[in-house]
Amino acid sequence: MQQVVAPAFKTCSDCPIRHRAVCAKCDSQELELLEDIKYYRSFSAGQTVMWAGDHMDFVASVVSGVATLTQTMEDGRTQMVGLLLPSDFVGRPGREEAAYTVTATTDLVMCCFRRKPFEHMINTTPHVAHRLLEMTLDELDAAREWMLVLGRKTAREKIASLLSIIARRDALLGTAPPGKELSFDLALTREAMADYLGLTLETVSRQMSALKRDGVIALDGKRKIRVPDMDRLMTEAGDDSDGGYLI
Amino acid sequence: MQQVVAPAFKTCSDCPIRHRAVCAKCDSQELELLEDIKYYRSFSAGQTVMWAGDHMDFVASVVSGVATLTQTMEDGRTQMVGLLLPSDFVGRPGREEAAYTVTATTDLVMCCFRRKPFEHMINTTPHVAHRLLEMTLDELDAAREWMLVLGRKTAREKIASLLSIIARRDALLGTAPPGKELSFDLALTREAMADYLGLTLETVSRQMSALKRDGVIALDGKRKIRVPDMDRLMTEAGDDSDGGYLI
DNA sequence: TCCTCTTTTTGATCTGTGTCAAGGAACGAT
DNA sequence: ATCGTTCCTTGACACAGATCAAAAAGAGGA
Repeated sequence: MQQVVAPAFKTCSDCPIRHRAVCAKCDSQELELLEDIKYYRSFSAGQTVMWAGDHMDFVASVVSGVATLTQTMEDGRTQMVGLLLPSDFVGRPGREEAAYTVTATTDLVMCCFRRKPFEHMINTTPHVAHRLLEMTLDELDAAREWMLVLGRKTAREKIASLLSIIARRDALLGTAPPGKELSFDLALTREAMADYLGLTLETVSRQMSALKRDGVIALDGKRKIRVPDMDRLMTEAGDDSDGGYLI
Repeated sequence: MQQVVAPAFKTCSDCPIRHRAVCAKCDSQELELLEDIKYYRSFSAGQTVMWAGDHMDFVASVVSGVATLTQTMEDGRTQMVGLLLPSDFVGRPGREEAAYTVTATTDLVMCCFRRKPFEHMINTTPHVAHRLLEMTLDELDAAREWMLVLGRKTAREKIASLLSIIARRDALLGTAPPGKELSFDLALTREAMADYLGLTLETVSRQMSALKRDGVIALDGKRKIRVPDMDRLMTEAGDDSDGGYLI
């Protein structure tokens, strides 16, 4: 158990995209390569960015806002498989069709790169390919941590895990003020939280109330969360690690 | 729903490693690079290849046998986060410490590459880095499919999902004879299956019995599985996709 | 072959989370 | 303000899967 750590990754100073390799503003050489293939798209809260199976002629990076990657079964059961926060990357070289449905849960701005030239670039610029590999490996670690949450944690631990992931991530990105007491905006509905954690929205609501009653969190309105003691929250999450792999 | 498909990936003819980039026997140029940094290690069933946190000076590819990647909480709750079948890759460039515990569930042979020269190679050989990215993206897709299983499927569907993953994988690798009727060796104990699916071993046993009683599978001994109708199994798994993302 | 150890199966009971249902709070539109 | 809509909370009850327990089935080894 330890304090929220300093960013371990390279942050770009004037844009919110974490990895310089896919950020057009950071490196002059890459700037030239990327400047003419990128463009911005905005979405409003609740809007679907793309449906699973859609043709997708770009890859993208989240500039601001929150989006979710979800998978849905024929009978409607839904599982979130990715949570896209600012600096996260979506899409993959070599895939024309989106594998997951992407939904904006807040107003969202994405920086898109046309796929063909992007693929050409990663094939010719080892540096960029290497960054992309690093990012993908980080995502894989996050997915595996998430599997432990889904498979073995109780409802209460699941909620605490999700809150501590978002809290830590916000702290890293500087969205939340530093210090022992953390405050952040939970940009997810109860239903989205349920889809993240493999629960029902009623169970999410009950456990949020329980954590509030027990003083682990405080709610300002519905979505604004205050965490008086981050260590306490992480203990509730059943998390002995420092969460280094969770983005 | 569709028949078991032909391999979509490039298979190396004279070695079991799927991706040529990490196979020393397939490409003369890479042969020279890899031949002097690789060595083989064998493990017997039940042996732990490495513990989470161990120093790891190699990356490796499974030649034969089955291994598992597991994560364990302080109180002993265990979740499998990766299933390593022949041709799968383990380890990542840039990480000195193993993030997960690797256990051989059968006799196991791994082809190891010393990490430092391997890292050097992926930094200087774009082709290899590109392959590694592809493999990692496939693993990420598999992890996300798995998240749907863990979060939203019933015990019966979970079992059917696991069986159909292994059946399809065996069919692809040619371990199992082709055709509508599939037969394969389930190289996992009930406990390992439970750790994969976020269940208890008793529930796994009960659902295996139920699937057998209902004629979805037949058991020759404890571990040998026969699947009379693969489509039926996939329906039981609640799986509408062709499973293309599951390795 | 018998014995021991591990793995698997099956039974009885308990419990955490899902399901169904109703009401409350927040927020924008008229 | 008042309505309508969406999101959230709380309650009562049901049930899938966990837990506890014991017996059965294999798999070596002497």
